[in-house]
Amino acid sequence: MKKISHAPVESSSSSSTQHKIWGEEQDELKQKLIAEDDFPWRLATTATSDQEEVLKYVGGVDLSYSKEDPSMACGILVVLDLHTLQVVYEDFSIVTLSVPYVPGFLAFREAPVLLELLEKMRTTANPFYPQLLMVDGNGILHPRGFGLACHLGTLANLPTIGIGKNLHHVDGLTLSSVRQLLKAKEDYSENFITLTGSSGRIWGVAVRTTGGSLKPIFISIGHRISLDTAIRIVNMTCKYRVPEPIRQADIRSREYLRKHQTRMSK
DNA sequence: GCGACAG
DNA sequence: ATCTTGTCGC
Repeated sequence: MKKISHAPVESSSSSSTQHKIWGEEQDELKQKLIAEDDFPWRLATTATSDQEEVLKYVGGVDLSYSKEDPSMACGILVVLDLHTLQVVYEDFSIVTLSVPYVPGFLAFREAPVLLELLEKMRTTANPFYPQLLMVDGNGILHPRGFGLACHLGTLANLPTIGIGKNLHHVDGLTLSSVRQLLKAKEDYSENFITLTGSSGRIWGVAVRTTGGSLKPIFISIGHRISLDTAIRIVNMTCKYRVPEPIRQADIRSREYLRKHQTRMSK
């Protein structure tokens, strides 16, 4: 029988309705966003002249997904010593996700697992609790200016930096224009460009962190940090294209997921 | 209509 | 995100 819909029937399960609710939640949280340096520590670039708190523990978060079961994932939190770039803490969680991936709403899928890993550290007063978090995903470089890094930062009340490995096309930004600008800057031995949208807003920067890779990464602020500071910290943590906290989170979450699956198949 | 759309 | 080994080069 043909459905005659004069009135919305399944409004609670309509995806457009869900997206609207999610968007409102993002706008709500956005009011708490702090887009400038707001932390108790400093960078240890100058001489260690006092007993001031120095940035030492930098966290990285990521999720890896199973190919055979797309709802199964491994969320991970790693913490690195900024000076040695060695992992000093790691924890992971194998989860079954019910929320789908929708561009622009990544946080609603990934944030809960990651927040739980952070909360576990905080409530046990773990000495390695990160002073800053690097997130595999964007910060304000996002359709509503509130990506996963902002979402996590505001909810965990932590300074966060968003690291995108692909460009989210926003405000007229395109990969070809980014490439063009990066190429032009090569002559001046610059390796990054500011991402200024058609509106004039600055969304972040595109950086070629390694000479070897032509593919840039996209840095945007998450919470309680300025873009300048974010760039400096990313530069301090890059041994390869992707900053080490993100890279380690990526490698290790994939590894734990693989081990988990082989263990289950026996 | 067409292309774009973080992970 | 995921499918995927070796291989070319610094």
